[in-house]
Amino acid sequence: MFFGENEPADYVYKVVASAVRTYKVLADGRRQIRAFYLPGDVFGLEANDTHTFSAEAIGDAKILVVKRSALMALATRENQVACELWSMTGQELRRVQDHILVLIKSAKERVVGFLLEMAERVPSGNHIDLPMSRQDIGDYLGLTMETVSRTLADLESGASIELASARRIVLYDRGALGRLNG
Amino acid sequence: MFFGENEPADYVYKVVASAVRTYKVLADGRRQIRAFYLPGDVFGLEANDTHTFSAEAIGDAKILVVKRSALMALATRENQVACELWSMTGQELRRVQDHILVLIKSAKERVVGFLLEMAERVPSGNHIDLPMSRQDIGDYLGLTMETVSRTLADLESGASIELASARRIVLYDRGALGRLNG
DNA sequence: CGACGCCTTGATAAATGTCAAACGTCGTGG
DNA sequence: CCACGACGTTTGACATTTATCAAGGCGTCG
Repeated sequence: MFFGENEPADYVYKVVASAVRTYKVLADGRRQIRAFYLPGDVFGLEANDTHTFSAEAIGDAKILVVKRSALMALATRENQVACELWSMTGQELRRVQDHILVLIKSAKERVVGFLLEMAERVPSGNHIDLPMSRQDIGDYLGLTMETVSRTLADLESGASIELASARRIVLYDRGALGRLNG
Repeated sequence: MFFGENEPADYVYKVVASAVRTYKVLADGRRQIRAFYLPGDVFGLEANDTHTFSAEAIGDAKILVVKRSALMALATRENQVACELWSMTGQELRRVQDHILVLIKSAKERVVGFLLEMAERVPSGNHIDLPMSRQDIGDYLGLTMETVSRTLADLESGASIELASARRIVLYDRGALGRLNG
């Protein structure tokens, strides 16, 4: 675990290997996963002084760490850097907005949207190796693990994907998936 | 209507009176309302060059307009301004993250969360005057208008709120509402 | 007064969640 | 090397939640 909700944001992180999830846990134990960060992604950058989410590794991740204060000092001297930071937060904002868009859709659309998002972020031919569990996917999409599993099975029976193994998914028909995505 | 999705972000806006909604419309006609902006709120500020949402007035709104290029020019000269803009985008990010948190909850929790959010943003004693329709609320919460209406009726029968009129809601028991909020 | 828009209410259907059991896979220890 | 156990996943039966479709009510404004 890298940091917890409401802790001071002293560092900024970059994923080198494996993956990281950021999340919140509600009072009754439900967990909402806000984002998955894959190799190359930056996380933990806050415009304000505290983290709004907890972050932890999925598997044994390799991470680069930068002191936030160093970045801030640089930003107050070089406005180029300040604008860059602003732009990164803007990108994060877009990601979250896209995530919201997913959450108002049906279970099938959510799962399809998730697959397409992952496929786009990890371009490795036409298959995806998921680093996260079904429970993680469910908490990300606002669905139960069971619904995720059933929906994947359903997509497989529609010949759009193949579940080579639980964590490896082959995308056969992106056109069909795109149409299912609403 | 102030601007549409994917249009160039040439201006930044501030609500003076009434309210504004930003939204996206999906291919099949479903509408997702991303935010309501109330008097005092700023909207339309983008870190990048295009808007990601459409924006339109609810009722006849009064709005202040600022050229974005002027802001950007200021930001490249005064890093204080750049940091301020970054911070505003950060606040926006938090708002959207809170919105996500609402969307994974049950209908009752969503509506309660919405009421508490509105009550916090428009502090006017213990009642709220909603500028938006039930349909708007539904599109904001990812529910149908009917479910919103039913849930409000349900809350009223639980004596937590009173529907003085369709658009005026009196909050009787914020403690109970807070508990319902999860 | 009447028409129109918005809101509420009801009956029913569809989607998703819950609980429980079976299945697979992988790593460990005999 | 095989058996076992732990854990993640899948599948099934059923309950619950929410959407859909349709009708009726209420308030406002011409």
